[in-house]
Amino acid sequence: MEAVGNLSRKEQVIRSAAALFREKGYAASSMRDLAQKLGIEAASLYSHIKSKEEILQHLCFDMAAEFRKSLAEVEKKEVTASEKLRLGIIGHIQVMAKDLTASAVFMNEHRHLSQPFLRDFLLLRINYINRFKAIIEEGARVGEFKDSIDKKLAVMTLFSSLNWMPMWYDPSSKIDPTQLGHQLADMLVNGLKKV
Amino acid sequence: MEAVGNLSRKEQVIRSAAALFREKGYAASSMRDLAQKLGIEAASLYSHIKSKEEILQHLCFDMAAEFRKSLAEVEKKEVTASEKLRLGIIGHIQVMAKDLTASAVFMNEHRHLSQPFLRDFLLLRINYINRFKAIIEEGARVGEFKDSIDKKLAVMTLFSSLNWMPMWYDPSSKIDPTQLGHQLADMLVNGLKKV
DNA sequence: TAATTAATTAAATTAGCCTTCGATTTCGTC
DNA sequence: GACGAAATCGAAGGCTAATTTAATTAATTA
Repeated sequence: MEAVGNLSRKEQVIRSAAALFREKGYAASSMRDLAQKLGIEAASLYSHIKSKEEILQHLCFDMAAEFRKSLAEVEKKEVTASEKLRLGIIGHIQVMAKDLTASAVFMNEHRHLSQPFLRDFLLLRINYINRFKAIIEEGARVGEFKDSIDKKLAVMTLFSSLNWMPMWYDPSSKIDPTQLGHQLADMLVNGLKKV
Repeated sequence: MEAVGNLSRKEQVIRSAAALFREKGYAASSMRDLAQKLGIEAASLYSHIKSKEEILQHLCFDMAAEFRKSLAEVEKKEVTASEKLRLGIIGHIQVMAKDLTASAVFMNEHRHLSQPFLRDFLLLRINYINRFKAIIEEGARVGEFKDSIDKKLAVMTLFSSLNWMPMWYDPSSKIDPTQLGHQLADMLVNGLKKV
């Protein structure tokens, strides 16, 4: 079987694992559970992946790459800080919406990465967060955003809101991911209160 | 040794477990790890607690009770919806700030409860969320809040922001929990944008 | 068809898990 | 100092975990 088929089976393993990890958590998910989902024996998994953790690494770092790509696109644009923040939020939501399962694992299970992967992952994350923080700080400097709100609190509140989306968003609902991104951006930037 | 001493030792076990569960997750935390933290053998733990899960039950349901108590106080007050929401947010933050470790476990590890505890826990949570949702809906009805934002999205964004606080808040920082609650309420109700 | 490669498996390895049990130590009180 | 209760321990039971190995089956290619 050629490389494509190999990848395809490996992808199946990783996608099934994502669903399992999301449901039960990484540590509580066994390779037997995973094998059963695919209708094979646990030992067979090791023809496709090197270890349980390799699966987690794939899920975490592939998502991280998507987020970075999305943010880099936004940073290129020459728009106001408010608009940049809006676009960043919408991009983040769209990346997550493309794979809600992997997003949930990315967010909740990355801590089970071993070193040095965990360190690398956290460095990527802090970099990503800081680039959003820079947008907020820029907005505050030019007077678009309030200066009264602590910047760390602002960016952490933002990420909390974004990152929990996979926990409650129903992709079959009336509101599509782009609308969701718009509404989220509206709520976080303009608030709940009527003007 | 009298009951007080017994409780005290049990509390030690539960508090150590909370720190462990927070750090490594429930499933990845072993009773040996926990015993080692306390300087005893794993078998000795069972003089104080019935099982590993009993510890998790304590942590989850004790926190849940605190949240309910706080919200019930707020609901009694006769104030505008905005104000009620503000008070609810501040109360929620204050309850979490009293025990950030237990809060983190409450939020991230409750899914490892077995039945029927998991079901009971989720019922408590959905009830709590719905009572906040009712405040937001009331605010929208009387024209204090925008009607354009989806109510489920609003309340979930709110809870995401609140519930992730234990992940990043540094209790030794300049900003104290009450200030934090005020700023969070301000950001969520009024938004980031300068008026 | 024969040769090669991929996919799967059963069995074994090694290690860890939670929990129980009986015996022992610690400790406050008489 | 002796007694009884609480706390702790060592050892073991019973299970489940991830992974490796060697053998087998299926699929592809030449």
